Amino acid sequence: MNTAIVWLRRDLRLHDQPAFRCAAAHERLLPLYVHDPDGYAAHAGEASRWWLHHSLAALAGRLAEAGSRLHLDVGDSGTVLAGWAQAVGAVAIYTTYRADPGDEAEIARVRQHLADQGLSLHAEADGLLTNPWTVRNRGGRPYRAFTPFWRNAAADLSPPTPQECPTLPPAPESPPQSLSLPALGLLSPIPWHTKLHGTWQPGETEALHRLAGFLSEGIGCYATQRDLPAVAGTSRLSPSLHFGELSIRDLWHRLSRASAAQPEDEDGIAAFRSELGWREFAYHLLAQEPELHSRPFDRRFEAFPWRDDPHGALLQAWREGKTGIPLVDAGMRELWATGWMHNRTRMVTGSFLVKNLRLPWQWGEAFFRDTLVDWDPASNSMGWQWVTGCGADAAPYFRVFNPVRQAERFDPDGVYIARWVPELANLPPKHRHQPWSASAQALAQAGVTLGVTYPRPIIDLQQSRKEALAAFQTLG
DNA sequence: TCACTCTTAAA
DNA sequence: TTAAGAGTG
Repeated sequence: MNTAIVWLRRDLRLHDQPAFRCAAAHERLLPLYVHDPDGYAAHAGEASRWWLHHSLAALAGRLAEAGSRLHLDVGDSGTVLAGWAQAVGAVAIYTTYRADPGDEAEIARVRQHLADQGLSLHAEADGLLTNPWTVRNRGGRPYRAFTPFWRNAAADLSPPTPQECPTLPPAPESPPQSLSLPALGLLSPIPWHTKLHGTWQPGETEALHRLAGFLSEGIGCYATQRDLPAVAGTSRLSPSLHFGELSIRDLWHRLSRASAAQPEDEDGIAAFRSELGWREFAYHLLAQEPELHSRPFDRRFEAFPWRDDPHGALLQAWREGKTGIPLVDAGMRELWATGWMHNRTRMVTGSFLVKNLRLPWQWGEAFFRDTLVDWDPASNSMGWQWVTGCGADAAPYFRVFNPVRQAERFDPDGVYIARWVPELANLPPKHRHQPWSASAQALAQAGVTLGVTYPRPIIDLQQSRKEALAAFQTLG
């Protein structure tokens, strides 16, 4: 019997899935997910693992509908795959990989281990539109700035035509017992994550739903609404793209079709394509700097004089959304409640941590990694380096977001602040942006007592901004 | 290939 | 305000 294994990774879908497509020619097919505590999941945070758990549950359902069955196991990927291959008599293993340094190293390790057992591993690149290793500027060097990267090297893409899932061969007749999903241990024993069900439903079917809704209703307003944190103006596709519940090639083709069929949406489509471009650019940077999550792209920043936070009080106030700066607190509380934060407030809360609190950007990176359902090794690292000013981008270091000014511009009616910082909801909008400058009477009328019902600012915005600029000057 | 100018940018 | 990268000769 000619049997193959599909080793599922960050490709948890059936449509346009290269591993299933390549493996479909075999007579028997065993879909297998291996939780390797020392592999990819070792870096993923709790929110991301929550998504993974439920995405696997959804995939198991999809495979059952397709007459197949998802199998689960735990352990070293190479060892586990070799064991299953032997047990079911598989002659080949098919999978996909992201073209990033960590994933390619893992694939190489497993391929070697399998080769030693006489097994072949077929791994198809997936999840990206560009090859982050080969994109080069005219001088033959990798790009260090987004705009030329996207305009000159990557905007004009023609990914291969997406393919529907072929008919899946049946599973082997008596495969070894699969572990149960809970036995993978992806979920934290502290059930903080149950609240995430109120916002998200992981899995391919729901991702395709979100995508269809976004293309028919969201994308027309995307260019104008995506910057407003109070509005549901973004695609919310990031976690699905991270886990491959959506095919990036299929998404790109859908955008081309939308562009032809909905010319009035062209601004939004162009803006959304550009955001996908940032995702590609992040992987381009990660290919240049495998330690992107910890090592500043601009090496001068290794000597940056960060503030002492001996008792961790500043970091803790930031994490809990108790800084006394309403837009910062709103963002951090949205993150805590939903596992997601609007892009605008990611920049604002990031700038506040790094510039005003002057705490290491790596601390912020680690917290977002643990709490974001859409955490991604490339995007998260790039974002933090960008906001710090130590990344590969032309943004000057002296750009310090003013969280009050940001709130006035992007949450003018204070709707987002009122939603996530309800203790300020009775203040008029202009005071919601900076309650410390409201009169005693206005505060009393709204039931706000600074320092009691809502914190006073833990840091002076003007003073800390000056100190940050002085600290940046020392880098020369 | 170099030295130069010009354009542009997650404020 | 700085710097990447395209364009030019």
